[in-house]
Amino acid sequence: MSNTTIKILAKELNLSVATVSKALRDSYEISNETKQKVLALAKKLNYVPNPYASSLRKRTSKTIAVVLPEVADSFFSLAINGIESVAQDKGYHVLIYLTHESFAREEAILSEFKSGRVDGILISVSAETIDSTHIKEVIASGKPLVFFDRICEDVETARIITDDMESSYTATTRLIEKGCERIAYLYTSLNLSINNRRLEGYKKALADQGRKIDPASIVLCGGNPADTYTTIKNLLKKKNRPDGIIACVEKLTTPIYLACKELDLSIPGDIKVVSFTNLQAALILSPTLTTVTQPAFEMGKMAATVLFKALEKNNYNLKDETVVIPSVLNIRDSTS
Amino acid sequence: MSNTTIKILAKELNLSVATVSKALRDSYEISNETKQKVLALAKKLNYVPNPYASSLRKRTSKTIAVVLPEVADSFFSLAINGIESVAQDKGYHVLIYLTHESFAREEAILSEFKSGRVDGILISVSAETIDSTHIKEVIASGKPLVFFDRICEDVETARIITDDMESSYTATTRLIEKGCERIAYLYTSLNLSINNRRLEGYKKALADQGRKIDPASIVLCGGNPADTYTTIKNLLKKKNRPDGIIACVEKLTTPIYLACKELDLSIPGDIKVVSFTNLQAALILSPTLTTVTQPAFEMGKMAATVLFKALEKNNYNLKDETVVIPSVLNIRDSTS
DNA sequence: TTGAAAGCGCTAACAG
DNA sequence: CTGTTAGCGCTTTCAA
Repeated sequence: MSNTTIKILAKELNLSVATVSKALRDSYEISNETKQKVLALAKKLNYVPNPYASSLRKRTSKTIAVVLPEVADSFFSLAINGIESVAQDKGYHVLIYLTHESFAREEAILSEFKSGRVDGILISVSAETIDSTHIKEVIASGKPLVFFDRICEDVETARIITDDMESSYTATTRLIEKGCERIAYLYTSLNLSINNRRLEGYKKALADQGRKIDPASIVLCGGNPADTYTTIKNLLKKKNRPDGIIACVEKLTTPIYLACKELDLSIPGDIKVVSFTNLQAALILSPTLTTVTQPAFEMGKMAATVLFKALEKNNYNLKDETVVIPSVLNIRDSTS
Repeated sequence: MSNTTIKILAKELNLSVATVSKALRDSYEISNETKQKVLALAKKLNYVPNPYASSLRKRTSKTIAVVLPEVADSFFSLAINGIESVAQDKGYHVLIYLTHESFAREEAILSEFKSGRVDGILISVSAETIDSTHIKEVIASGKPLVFFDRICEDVETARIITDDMESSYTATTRLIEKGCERIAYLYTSLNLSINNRRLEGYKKALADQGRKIDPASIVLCGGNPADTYTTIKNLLKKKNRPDGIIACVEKLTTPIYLACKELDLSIPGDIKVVSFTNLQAALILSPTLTTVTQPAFEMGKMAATVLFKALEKNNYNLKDETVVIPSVLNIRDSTS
């Protein structure tokens, strides 16, 4: 019940704690014979080192923090897998924190990182995050931090992102080519740089095709799921309803399909749809859904990899590291 | 850069570290005046306590571990949300570990918990987990552990589960009532108690309706996604193909729909489908999918709640705590 | 109301 | 090759 410590091993073997400690870490200073004895007893007594004692002493925790808005989105689920795969590989532990898109929570969470709890941070900021001093403070306290997906543009540190602007541009262009005249852009928040970049891509595609941009086509679908649904339905009920939709967030997909069904609008006949999502189910929707698929797993993996570079090399400079991993447009029937 | 410590505060204020420590924790022993001074300076110098120092001293870490097979499944994503919501509430930190369904990994992960890294463990075991000594050892080392969803039947500790048997029974019965003659049960592993219980429910429903159970109808869809798809397609190509399917795992949904499409089998005309899944997209599949939806968020939340009861009350007895939260059968068009 | 001292379990000089 | 010593930053008696 009470855990074995180095001290106990030392006493049992008539050795000093220093010797035992070194033996356990296979130090060259220790004779093979003693190493054997120590290891044997350690095994027998089920010795497991106390990580916090060694953290305290070595001033490194072998753990990283992952801060996410939420996890009920295929993007973040996949990203966690990517992150965890490299952390496990490196023998690191992963603390997970959800902000639920709340700035206050994000601040509270980050402020704890100035202590020694974690060696580094991976973060995708909340939709409310306008100010970034909490992030700058953590960085100033000496902790490496890397952004993935949702970044703060005014913080100079590594960013692992995807080509939001370009993929949105491509998606919009596709709709135009397919004959859409009134393309709506649905979003949930404009605080996020990624949403803005997607919006930019949308606008640029329209401009490049000589279309003019109708502000009424750029619609905010905020609030709870019911509100979102209502907003979409109202949009589609309008006389001048859109004949094309870009949904810049995964969770808009279901309400869009439902609203079309309810209003008896056929996809892609009456209206064509593209969605930013990683859901595998896109393949079996009816019609199958054209998606912009983000490299979620790869982004998570890359973010962790870059963070570990900073953790492993002293004074590794994260400031100018920006990695862009392209998204892919999967063309399916919803835009035929 | 170098972090403020209690020692620094003490020196600055000409107080002892003991006094500062107490002041910071608002001890009744300390005068209001000094408290004010300490707090003010702490704020000014951006003092953040080192959690590991206090963990070491207090022999409690204020962190729990969550061990999951994977996170790319709507069930686990939602469960994490539930867990995290109560952990955050209680001021606890959450370490996340993925076993990727590997027993060896699960063993390695659990073995670390015998140290002081975490105060308690929440686990959903891997599909490979037959032996449970690694779990018993952790419990024997004095750490409270609670299972959720995927349990080990031979380990006596709290379990948060759903009514797998009953919901499977109901789903199967539904298919029978709808006229299915040959109902296939698709699974991915029989090591898991939950899959077994679902299978039981299936068998019992058949038996209760006077049907006999055809072993060839109980089919393993293991391996990689491509294999799974092939297995399903082959099943549906058989002369005596099933006219009803129970998919006991979320990830089987997509290949089933795809195979039906490929083989030009109509759902529900030629074949009716029920799937165990929490995907919201079930609503917009075509046809909409009848699902057994597990109370994922609630299960995570309950698991954490029960764990915290054990953490807060000494000698709280987890042995006999079993909570069953019912799943719900959402009847939709795939079984019309 | 404050402080001195001991120690949580481990590591890292430095001696021997 | 092994041991002594000193502490990482914090909490907790116990004494003042």
